[in-house]
Amino acid sequence: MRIDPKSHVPVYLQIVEEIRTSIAAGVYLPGEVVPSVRVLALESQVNPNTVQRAYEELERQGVIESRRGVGKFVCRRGQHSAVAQSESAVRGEFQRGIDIARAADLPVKRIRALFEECLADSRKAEAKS
Amino acid sequence: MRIDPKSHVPVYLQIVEEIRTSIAAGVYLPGEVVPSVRVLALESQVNPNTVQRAYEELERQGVIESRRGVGKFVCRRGQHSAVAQSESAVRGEFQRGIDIARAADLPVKRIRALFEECLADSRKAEAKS
Amino acid sequence: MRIDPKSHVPVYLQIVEEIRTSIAAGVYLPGEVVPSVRVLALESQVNPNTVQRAYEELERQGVIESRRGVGKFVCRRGQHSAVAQSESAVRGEFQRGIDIARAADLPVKRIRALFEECLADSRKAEAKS
Amino acid sequence: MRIDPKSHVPVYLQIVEEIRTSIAAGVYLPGEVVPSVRVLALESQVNPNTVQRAYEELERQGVIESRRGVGKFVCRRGQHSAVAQSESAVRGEFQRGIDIARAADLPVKRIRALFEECLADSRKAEAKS
DNA sequence: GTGGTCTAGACCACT
DNA sequence: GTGGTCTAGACCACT
Repeated sequence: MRIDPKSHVPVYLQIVEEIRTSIAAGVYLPGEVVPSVRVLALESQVNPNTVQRAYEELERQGVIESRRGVGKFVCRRGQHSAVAQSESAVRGEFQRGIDIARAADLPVKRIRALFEECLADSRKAEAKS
Repeated sequence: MRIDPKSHVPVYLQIVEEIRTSIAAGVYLPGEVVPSVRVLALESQVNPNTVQRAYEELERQGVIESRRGVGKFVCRRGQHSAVAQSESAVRGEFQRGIDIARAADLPVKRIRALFEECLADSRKAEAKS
Repeated sequence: MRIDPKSHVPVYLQIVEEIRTSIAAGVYLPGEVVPSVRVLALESQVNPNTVQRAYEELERQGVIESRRGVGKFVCRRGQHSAVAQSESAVRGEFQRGIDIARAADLPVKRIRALFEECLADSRKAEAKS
Repeated sequence: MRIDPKSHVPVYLQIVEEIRTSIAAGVYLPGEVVPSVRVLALESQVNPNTVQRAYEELERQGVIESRRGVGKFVCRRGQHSAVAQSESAVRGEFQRGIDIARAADLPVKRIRALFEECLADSRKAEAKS
């Protein structure tokens, strides 16, 4: 759980993203339970209210569902929803980057170069860990 | 000037981005004056204080400089700074998108495909206008 | 907190100086919380926005950092930064004084005498209190 | 005439200081005429109104006097007043520096060292020019 | 008219 | 309660 408290994105949305991508990646499979609010709050050094709010959002998105007194579970089609929504989030970021680049009049070649640099950095970082 | 009041990104930072990309694109050249605080506030339907704050940030970034009672001007090396900072902003967006994608375990091929789709969409949109 | 509303120096910069010298002097140690925006505003009879602006400047200077909903804290190396920046502020004042003195053609001996007088006054004032 | 448009000190007061130190240094002797508002405005790249305001202040201080249709002249005791006021301005700067230093808990030894460094810098700069 | 600073008061995100 | 952002409106210094 990597939360950036200085980001403009509200913390609860950062948590939504984190959990959603975990589900998309198959860390939590359909029918399985996700970490409790308390546990996740401790792990990510965040107030339980904030985690609660994140889980409400994921429920609204149809990714998880809540069983009172038991816990929260990944929906049957939860992984599909999560993948779809992650892709849509990824698109959003790329689109924003491209918009800035085009407004600044960067040539397409340069935009692609910047993207490939980022991708290479990310793969190097992964290889290390 | 397109300001999205619903964005998580503060309005003043959206203005920073807008002006910075304009300078990067050569709309305002080094030594030239940028729109006055009051004019920009009227144009973008935003409070003058918010515009002022955006301009303070651009001054801190070394893109513009201010002459009291006269106006604000693009610094000699202002366009270079603006381009550099735009590229760094673009990188930031791409990195964030790639991070989400990798956390969701999307294959590199799929990540590139998503990027190329976004790029193609953006070029189509431009061709239209 | 002594704020002089008649000074040419903006109030928010006077606050920056006050807090910075307190941190330099070890009143607030690294990792400790500094007074909240509202509390400081009440204490110094100043609008909260003005205090906020001062704290933003200190954050930019790497002296304090902010945790949303929690408070503002002295950075690990915050005391060092504060001392360095205080010394630089002191130099600035001395330089300005010396510049005026030399432009008015005061002999070096006289400049030193003026400085020692000020220093002696300051020590006397301290001894009293 | 060195005017710093970014200083917190109003430009007209910077001009007052400049002219006063010139008179203190004997550049303009008692009975002699000082540069006209127009000339000084051109030389220092400043609006004539601002220069006018500076001269009014110097007149109020008893350093110069105005003869309508002729010009502005250094008063009989103008040089003495100028020296006295320059010394007082110098003291003010030194005092402010010392105050910051003492509030930041710098040892007296360090304060003196900072002063001597500034003095040495100033003498080097003069030697060069 | 142009920039710089400040106040008063509001609303949001987070604890 | 704590920080972050924004609006509305004011006054000052300077052109």
